[in-house]
Amino acid sequence: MLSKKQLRNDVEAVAKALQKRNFSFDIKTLNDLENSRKNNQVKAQELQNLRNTQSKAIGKAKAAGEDIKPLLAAVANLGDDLDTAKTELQAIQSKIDEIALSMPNIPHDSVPEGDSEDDNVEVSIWGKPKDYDFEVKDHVDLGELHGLDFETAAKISGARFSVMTGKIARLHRALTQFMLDQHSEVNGYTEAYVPYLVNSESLMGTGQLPKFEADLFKTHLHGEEGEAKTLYLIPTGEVPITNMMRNTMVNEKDLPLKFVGHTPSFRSEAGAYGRDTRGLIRQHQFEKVELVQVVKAKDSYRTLEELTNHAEGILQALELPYRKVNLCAGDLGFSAAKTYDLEVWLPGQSAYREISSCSCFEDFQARRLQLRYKNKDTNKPELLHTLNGSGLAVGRTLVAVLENYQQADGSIKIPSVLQNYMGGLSTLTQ
RNA sequence: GGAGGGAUGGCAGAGCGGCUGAAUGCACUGGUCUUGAAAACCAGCAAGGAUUAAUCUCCUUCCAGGGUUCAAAUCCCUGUCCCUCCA
Repeated sequence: MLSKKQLRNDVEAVAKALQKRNFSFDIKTLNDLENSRKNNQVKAQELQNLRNTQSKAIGKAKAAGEDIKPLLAAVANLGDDLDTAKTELQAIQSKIDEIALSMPNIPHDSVPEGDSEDDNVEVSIWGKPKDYDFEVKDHVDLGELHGLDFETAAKISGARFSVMTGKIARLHRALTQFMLDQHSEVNGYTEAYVPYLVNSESLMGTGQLPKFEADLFKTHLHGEEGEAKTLYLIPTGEVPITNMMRNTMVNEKDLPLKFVGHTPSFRSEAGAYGRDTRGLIRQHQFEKVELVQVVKAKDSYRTLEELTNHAEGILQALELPYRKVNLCAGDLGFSAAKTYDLEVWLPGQSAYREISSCSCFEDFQARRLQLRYKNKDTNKPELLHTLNGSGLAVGRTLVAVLENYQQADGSIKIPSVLQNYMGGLSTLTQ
């Protein structure tokens, strides 16, 4: 959420900044609401003040043993007037809140202009796609040879699910373990195990709600429809991990906070019909190792580079060619101020595909989360900045390993950093 | 499944329907003292919002949501979470 102060004092600038990401809103409506909010709030507060003073006077008179009847009569209608004023004010406030909550974050200056992923800007390239002296297969054909099974998954659950059996399941797990170890032991993150079902407040905190409910899987306890009994399957580990810090005043000496967690992610993929229907690329359920950092405002963009490097480190250790792109404003996620995508080379598609998304949210999430620390210099609480990134999406990493490490006979060489996690195995054979 | 107890500032922890935005301790900040530090002593110190050039002033907030009352941290109801006991 953007700051209300900013919306109040600087709507024009906000509107202009959001235009960069093709988001527009009605400035006049907001200004009108803002004006009536102001009038109503002043009115309501005056009435409250009146009531407070009168009530105190009654208390004093009573203590002094005076007759309070005339005083009581004087406040007789106050309650109703106050209720009316309050109700009006609340109605206006919630309209303003609704608008404010639906507004995306303002893109950072370094975010390129553009409407779609075609306008993303390549920042760097690492590694070189291999030349294969045979016809390469994609991960679905390769996976089939090694125990990746979409038909059985379809029987159990439906489309966009997968089953893995045998060594390929272990390879999938090996990737997860390697990533967790790397981030917790080398990069200094604290490992976190978190719930996979979360309440609506948490999704509000990271920005998935109220706007993107359609993307989520929703559960009702005992079939109840009541809001309090609703839990959602997490669309990313970002949600529970970041929300660990919701409503907290962090000790300055504990900053930066760095967490890594391995969770499944569940996405309805509403609106993605027909896209990436083949294979593991776009699933309702997939594993991800997620990095989250909470830092002081002045550190956040330096941290974005660092966190992205941590994700890149996994790709480099696995010797997978990739490129790093700076997302253009039109392709930026709702809560992000700036995002780097890492795209891994997939020989089966002859294309770079997203495997990690690393974002800086500035104080956009922190404001909703009420995540702050006390600044010693000013002695005032200040919002912190949040960042996260996949380090990496495990399913897609498996895809990349299968396709990049394939051999003519369909066997898969195991990247050397994973061999220990595979009981010393160096090749996946049928 | 049943019966109780609890949730208060960064933390711990008092709190009588009006004098309580809240005692006290810790932490923190400033000062005195000291070569310096520690200790001791003195002072300050919740958040959010309205208004203001700023000060001032005002409003809201004691888990959440309702209710009673002229007036609620305090009384009543519902919910959430924590704890204890019984089965």
